[in-house]
Amino acid sequence: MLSLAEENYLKAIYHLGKFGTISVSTNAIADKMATKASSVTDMIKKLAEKELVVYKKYQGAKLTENGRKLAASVVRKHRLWEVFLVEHLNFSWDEVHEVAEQLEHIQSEKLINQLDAFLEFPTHDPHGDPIPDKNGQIKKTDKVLLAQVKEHEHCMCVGVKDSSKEFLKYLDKHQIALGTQFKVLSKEAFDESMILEVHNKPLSISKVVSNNLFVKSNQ
Amino acid sequence: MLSLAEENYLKAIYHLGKFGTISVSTNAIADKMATKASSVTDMIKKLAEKELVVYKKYQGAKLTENGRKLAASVVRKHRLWEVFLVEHLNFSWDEVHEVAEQLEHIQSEKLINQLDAFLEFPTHDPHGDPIPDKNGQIKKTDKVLLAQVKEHEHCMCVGVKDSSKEFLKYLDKHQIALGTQFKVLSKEAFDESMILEVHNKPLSISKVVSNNLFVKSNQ
DNA sequence: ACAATTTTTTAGTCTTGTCTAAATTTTATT
DNA sequence: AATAAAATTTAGACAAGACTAAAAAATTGT
Ligand SMILES: [Mn+2]
Ligand SMILES: [Mn+2]
Ligand SMILES: [Mn+2]
Ligand SMILES: [Mn+2]
Repeated sequence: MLSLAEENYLKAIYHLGKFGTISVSTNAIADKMATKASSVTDMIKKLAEKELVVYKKYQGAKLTENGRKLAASVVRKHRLWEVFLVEHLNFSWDEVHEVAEQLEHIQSEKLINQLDAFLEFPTHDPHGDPIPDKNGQIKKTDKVLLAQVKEHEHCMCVGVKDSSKEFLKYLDKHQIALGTQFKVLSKEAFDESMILEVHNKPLSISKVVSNNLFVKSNQ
Repeated sequence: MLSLAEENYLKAIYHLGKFGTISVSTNAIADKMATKASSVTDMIKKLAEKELVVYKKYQGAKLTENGRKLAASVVRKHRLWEVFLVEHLNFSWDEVHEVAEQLEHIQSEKLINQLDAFLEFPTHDPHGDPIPDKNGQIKKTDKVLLAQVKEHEHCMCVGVKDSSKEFLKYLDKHQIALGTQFKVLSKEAFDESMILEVHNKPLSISKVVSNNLFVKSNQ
């Protein structure tokens, strides 16, 4: 049984280390968790003791298979709860994260399996992020950043890279949601801004935006 | 913002002190929370500091109006989650308590209000206990212990006093649930056992059972 | 290769919530 | 009223998780 703090550290290492495949530096973890490097060192040692991470002094931490599974289970819970909040409790996609941060720590196998069934086994959360299965596996999709799409091509919004409140509200304002269709009308070489056709109207977006929207090319 | 521990203490004092109306002894709290009296003393002092309880040395603690409201809000969340688990996630009434103990600490006004609406504003939890409203008010019902019912009278099961897994499973085994109709066929003076008519069949129950079932008389 | 800078660890402290053992106060009994 | 018993508080310690300041190791720049 893990403490709330331990679960949060595992999750941070999971996200920073590409699902636990690469080693993550103390400072990177401290940054992500808004804590201090010294606190991270302490915690990594405890996690290493429990064989959830491999830790070598000055070399950062990498998840073990066991650590990876536990982290994925926390992410699974987080994303399933986000789906619940949006689909059934009238939350918008910019409101769910804080609450899911709390709900992801509820301990009950039955709860999460029944929730999964109640939601009809969703594969993605409200931000387009994949939901790990019971074994902690995610099937990776072929999404690409909008910034990569060439002029005159059509694509569909399938996710956000930045899921901050601010960005999500910006998208709402421009009526961009998961499933929205884009056509790249033109790209400006100077500042890498783009003009899209969205809902039959032109929309100019900056590189910052196109770099934070995932899309799927229409064939 | 209260810590999880503080919320649990408030809840214990609320339940032991008749919704915060009477003072509760240190030992009683320690017992209910499976902790030690010295720990309780420490915590009561902190709660008194925050003006959530009134504390006089050697005289126990009583909730303030503010403490009562906060405790009721925790109880409200606990019971709403229990309804959700039973009505939508296929939990049985003996499985919900442990999970609700965790869920009751999730902090989000919107979450609990939306959950309330999603559940269509239930007034009672799966054990027949009343759900406090947003202001922490509960409307008390005129339920009575089955042990009090006279011979030949009819009544309906509306709640349990003991909501332990063991008792709830005993009731399941005998097909007794909220809403089940009883007729008191006879009462044995010797051991105060009772013979009921339930689902058109006679059932003999001990005083322990009749003392833990709440019923409403049929007029 | 060596100095300067950055990253990471260590040492020591703090807060929260818990515990045991001892002291104190209250309550019950004679 | 005095004493015994029970309840409560105090004192001191501990574990988890955080922090600051200082030391040590790794990295970077010349
Ligand atoms: Mn999230
Ligand atoms: Mn998400
Ligand atoms: Mn309960
Ligand atoms: Mn209940």
